[in-house]
Amino acid sequence: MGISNINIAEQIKKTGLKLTTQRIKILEAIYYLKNHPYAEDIIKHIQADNPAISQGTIYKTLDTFVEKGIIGKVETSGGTFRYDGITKMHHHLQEEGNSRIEDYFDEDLNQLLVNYFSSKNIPGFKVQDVKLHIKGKFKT
Amino acid sequence: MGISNINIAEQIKKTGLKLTTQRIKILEAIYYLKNHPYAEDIIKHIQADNPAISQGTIYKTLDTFVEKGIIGKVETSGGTFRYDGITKMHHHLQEEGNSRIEDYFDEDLNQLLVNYFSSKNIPGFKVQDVKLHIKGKFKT
DNA sequence: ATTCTTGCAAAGCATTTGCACCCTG
DNA sequence: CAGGGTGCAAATGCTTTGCAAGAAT
Repeated sequence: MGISNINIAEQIKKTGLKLTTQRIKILEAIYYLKNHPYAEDIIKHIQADNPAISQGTIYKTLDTFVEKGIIGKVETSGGTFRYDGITKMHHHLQEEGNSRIEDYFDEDLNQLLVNYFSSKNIPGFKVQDVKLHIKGKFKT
Repeated sequence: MGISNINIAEQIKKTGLKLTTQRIKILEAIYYLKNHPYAEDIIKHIQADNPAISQGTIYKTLDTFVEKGIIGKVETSGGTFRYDGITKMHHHLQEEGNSRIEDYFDEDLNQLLVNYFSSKNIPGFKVQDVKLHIKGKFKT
């Protein structure tokens, strides 16, 4: 479990959105399918138990959630999207020619970046957030 | 100008690909349209002068060039691709809700990253390349 | 000559849209 | 009961594909 239903309902409510069964199921699915699910994964997972929840609704809702900032949209090199229930600062490990993506949490690195960009001034640009795409090889 | 035709021809040849008019025009277009063009921009630019060069060929060629590493493919949050004639290490500045992308070159930052990841060991992963997506606001 | 490329047009596929109906607050 | 949310199915739009004809080495 880890994340209770009450928590999910509250997450949705605090955005000002109406609380619907569909939205609850969708957010549950994202938390359940931890590993950066594709829209397709989310749709399948939900429709297995709730065939009446439509694809269109799921896409719309994912967009809405991303807009409200309660989930993240991960850019892929394949042109399809993946979603991400994690909001706290993290980076992504990726291997070329492989769909695997792992989250990478590193407080030292975050600190280093924050320090660097607080002293470094990029002319004409105000930095708000930094995310690393770390490419390499998985050893496992 | 900046990049001569001879240079372009050589870039293509050194990949082992056959040198065709289409490939030259396509690579020229990417260098000409500096600012991370979409496939669509490249197609329009080429077809203005060379209506006979087909869309399909342009897509195929872009893929080929990316595979050979002479151009880069930029991930966007919109699901479409953008291309990038620059191969040397650089990062991207992006603004939310805005299609603008600027390249960001910063040798100090590169050095910092190289240092950091040469001493930091990520369990189960071997780092090869790091790219920053820096989000914020353009002041201009 | 042989192999790689191209053009064309159709297909593919993830995502979006329009609209009537329905439910939440 | 008012306005937002949903389902359906069709449409959109970027990208890919198959194949016959053409060009490069």
